[in-house]
Amino acid sequence: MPQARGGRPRDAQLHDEILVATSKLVVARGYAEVSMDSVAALAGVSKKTLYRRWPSKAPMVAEAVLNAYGRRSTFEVPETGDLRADLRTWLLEHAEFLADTTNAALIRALIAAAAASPMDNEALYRQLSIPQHQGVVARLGRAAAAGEIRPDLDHAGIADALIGTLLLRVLVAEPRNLNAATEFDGLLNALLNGIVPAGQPARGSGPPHPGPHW
Amino acid sequence: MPQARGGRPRDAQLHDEILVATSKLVVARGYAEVSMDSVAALAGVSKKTLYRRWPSKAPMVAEAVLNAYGRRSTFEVPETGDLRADLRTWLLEHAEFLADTTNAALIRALIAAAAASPMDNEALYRQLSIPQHQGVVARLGRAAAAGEIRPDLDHAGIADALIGTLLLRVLVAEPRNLNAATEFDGLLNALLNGIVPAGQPARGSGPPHPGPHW
Amino acid sequence: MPQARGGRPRDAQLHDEILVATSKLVVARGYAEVSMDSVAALAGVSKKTLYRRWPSKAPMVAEAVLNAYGRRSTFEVPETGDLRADLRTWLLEHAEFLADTTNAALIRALIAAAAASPMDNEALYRQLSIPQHQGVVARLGRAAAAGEIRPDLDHAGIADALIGTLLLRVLVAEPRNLNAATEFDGLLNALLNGIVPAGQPARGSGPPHPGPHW
Amino acid sequence: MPQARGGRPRDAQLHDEILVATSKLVVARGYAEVSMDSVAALAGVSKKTLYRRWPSKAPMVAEAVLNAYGRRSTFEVPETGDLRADLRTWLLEHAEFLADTTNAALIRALIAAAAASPMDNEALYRQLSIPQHQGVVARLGRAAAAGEIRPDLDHAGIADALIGTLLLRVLVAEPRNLNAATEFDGLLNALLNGIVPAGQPARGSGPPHPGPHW
DNA sequence: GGGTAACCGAGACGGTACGTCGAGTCTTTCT
DNA sequence: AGAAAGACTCGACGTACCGTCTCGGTTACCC
Repeated sequence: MPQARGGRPRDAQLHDEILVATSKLVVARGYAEVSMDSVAALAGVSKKTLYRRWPSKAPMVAEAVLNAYGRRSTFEVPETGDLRADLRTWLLEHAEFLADTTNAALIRALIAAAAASPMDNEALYRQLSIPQHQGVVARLGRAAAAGEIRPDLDHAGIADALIGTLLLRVLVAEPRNLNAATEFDGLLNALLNGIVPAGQPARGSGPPHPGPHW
Repeated sequence: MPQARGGRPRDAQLHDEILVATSKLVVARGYAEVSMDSVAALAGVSKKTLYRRWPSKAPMVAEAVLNAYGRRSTFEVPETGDLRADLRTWLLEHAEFLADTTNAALIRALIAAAAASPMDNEALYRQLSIPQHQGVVARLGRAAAAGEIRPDLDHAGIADALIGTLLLRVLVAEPRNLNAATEFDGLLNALLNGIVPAGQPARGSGPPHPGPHW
Repeated sequence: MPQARGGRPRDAQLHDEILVATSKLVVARGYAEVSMDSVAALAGVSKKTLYRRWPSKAPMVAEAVLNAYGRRSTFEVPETGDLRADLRTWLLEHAEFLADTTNAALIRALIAAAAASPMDNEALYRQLSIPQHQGVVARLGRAAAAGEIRPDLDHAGIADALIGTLLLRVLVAEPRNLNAATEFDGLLNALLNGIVPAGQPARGSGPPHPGPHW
Repeated sequence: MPQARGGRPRDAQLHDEILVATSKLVVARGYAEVSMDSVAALAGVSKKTLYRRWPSKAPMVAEAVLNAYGRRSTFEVPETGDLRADLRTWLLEHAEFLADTTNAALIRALIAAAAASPMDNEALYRQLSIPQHQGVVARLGRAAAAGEIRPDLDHAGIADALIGTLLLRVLVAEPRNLNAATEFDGLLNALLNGIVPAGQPARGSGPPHPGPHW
C-alpha cells in the first residue's frame, strides 16, 4: 500500500492547467520573459503550488514544452514503401513544424531551460529527440527487413544525421530555410545513393561493415 | 574618420582579461549562473567597463566563448586524398574536443546566449558553425574536382548533416559518446556508399535534381 | 475512559496543550517568530484544530499569555496595615516577576498581539491590567476607610500611575532596573508624603476636587 | 579622514523621503499592513535601497515613527512657576497628542515594530521616552532648586510614574480617556500633596531618603 | 603644460524576478 | 463529528541580477 495516508491530495487537474498556461506564455513571450508570477496568475494558482510541483522555473518550463510538443507532433515516419519519399516527407513535416513561430518558440524555450539547469539538460534534449530518433530507426529497420536498403547499416548514426540536420536548422534559422525541400533532397540524394561514384568505392572502405565485393 | 578626438583610450588589455574571466566562469558555472558582477569581480574591473564594451551580457559571453573556442580549435578538414579517412579524422577531432567538459560547456553557453537574445542568435550560431561548414564544403569541392565523388551533390546539405550530428552529440551528451568512432563509421559508410543496395537505385531516385544517367 | 461518539473528549485537554505550546514558543521566540504551524507541530495538533478554537493568531497568543500569566502570578496587594510597606512589597513582587526573562517575554508578546489586532487590543490590555488595578484600588479603598489616607483621592489615577510605572519598566528594560527598590521608594515617598514641602501646600492646590481646609 | 573613497555616495535626500513615505503609510494602514513594496513604491525607490539602509522592516518603521514623532512634538514641560499647573498642562498636551488618531497610530506602530525585533525594542522605547523623561526631570530639578518642592525627591521615579500613566493610556485606550483632565488632577493631587493626611506620616517612612523629623 | 574628454573602480540606484514563508481556508481519510 | 495531514490562495519577505548612473580620480591626447 502506498504512503500518504492523511492529507488533501494534490489536485491533478492543476498540473495540466499550469503546463498549458506555461506553454502559452512561453510561446507569447519567450523563456526569459516568463515569470513564475505570470504563470501563477494565468493558471489561477499560487506560486506555492508551482514550487510544490517543480523545484524551479527551468524544469517547469521544460515539462510544459515537452508536454506541448508531444501534443502537437507525432511525426511518425510514413511508410509508403518508398523510403526516399517517406524520409523526405518526414523531414519536410518537421521543417514546416519548426517554421511555425509558435513551435520554434517552444524549442528555443527548451534550450533556454536546459541552459539554466545544466544538471539535466542532457535529459531534456534526449526527451525531445528520442521519439524522433526511434521513429527513424524503426523505419530504417523495416526497410532493411524488406531488403529495401543494405543490411549492414548503422541506423542510429543515420537517424542522428537527419535529426542533427533539423536541429541545426532550428538554431541557425537561416532565411534559406524557406526552400527546405531542395536541401533535403540534396542530403537524401547523397545518403541514399552514396557520395562516391557508382562503380568506384571510396578508398579505405568502411572497416566495421562487411565490405561489398567490389 | 576621426572618432574619439580627446579622452583616454580604452585599455586594450582589459578586453582580453574580461573575456578570459568570462569564459572561466562560463565553464565553471554555465551561462545562467554567470553574473555581470561576478565577471567584473574576477576580472578586477567595474561593471561600467563591461557595459562600455558590450551592450549586454549575451554578446559579451558570446564573444568570450567564440574567443576561447577559436583559440583552441581550428579543425580544418585534413586532405590526405582519402575522403572517408579525412572526414573520419575531422569528426573524431571534433568529438574529442567536445568530450572535454570545458569545451562542451562553452558551446552550451553559446547556445544559451543565443537563446537569451533571439535578435542575433543566427549570427552567433553562424559564427560558430560557418568556419566548419566552409571547411567541409571546400574539402568536398576539391574531392568533386578530383572526380573522387559524384559531381551532382549538394555539398552544403552534406556539411549540415555532419555538423548537425556533432551538435546533437554535444547537447544530448549520451554516455555512448565514448565510442564515437563506430557511430561515425556507420554514418560515413551510409553517406559514402549509399543506403540502397549497390546495384539497385532507390525508387523515385532524386527527382528534383538533375538525375544522373545510371 | 469513556468518550463521546463523535470525538470531543480531548477538547478540554487539547486546549491546554495548545496554550502551553504557544506560550513556550512565545517565550522562546517572541510573538512575530511564532507561526501557527510551529504551534500546531509542537502541540501535535492540526492547524484546523487551532482555527476551530480561535479566530486568528492574536487572540490565541493572547489567551496563552494570559493563561500562563495568571498561572504564575496573583499579586494581591498585601495588607499588613502599613500602606507604604504593602505597596512597596507589591511593586517589588511585580518587578521581580518581570525581571524574569520568561515573564517579560510573555508581556511583550501580549503587547504585540494587541498591536497586531487593534480591534480588541483594549480588551487585551484590560484583562492584563484590571486585576492588578482592582487590587490596588481595593487596598486604597480600605486604607481610606481606615482613615489611613486622605479621603478625597482618585484611587484609579494612583493605581494607573503605579501600574504604568511597572509597564514602562518592562518595555524600557533599563539596566538600572536591578535596583528597583530605591526607585520605588522614591516614588512612594513622593506619593505618600507629597512633593511639596510639608507645611507649604502647592500653589493652586487641587482646584477641581473639593479641596480640604488646610 | 573617513573611508569609502570610491563609489557613488548614498543619496541623503532619499533617506528622508523614505521615512516620510513610511510614516504616511503607517498612519494610513498600521504597521502590519505596511509592506516594503508599498513603501518603495510610494517613495519612488527600489526595495534594494530600503534594505541597503535598514536590515529589515521593523527598524525602518521605528526610525520613521521616531522621526515623525520628533517632528510633531517637543512637549517641553512649561515653566510658569506653578509646578502643578505646568505638569497638568504637559500631561494634557500629551493626552491630546495621543488622542489624535494619526499620532496614536504612530505609537502603536512603534510598539509593533519593537515587538517584531525584540533585540532592540528596549532602545526603541527609550528613544521615545527619554526626551520626555528628561524634560520632566529637568523641570523638577528647577522646582527643587527654587525651593518649590522638597529637596529629597527621586525625580526619575516621579517622571516614570507620569510617563507610565500616559503609556498605559495609549495602550488601554479606554473610552474614559476623553476626560483625561480629572484623572490627571487626581494623580497630581495625590502626588503633590501626598496621600497620607497632612499631619499623619505614613508608618514605616521611606528608608532611603533623609526622613523628616516626625 | 594646462584643458578636456574619455577612461577606470566603486558602488548606489530602479526595476523586476526569484524562491521562501506565514496566515487562514479547504479537502481528504481515519477514527 | 472531530481530528491529523497537508494542499491550496494570497501576499509579503528578503535576495539577486541586469543595466544605468554618479562619484572621485586617472590617463592620454591636443592645443
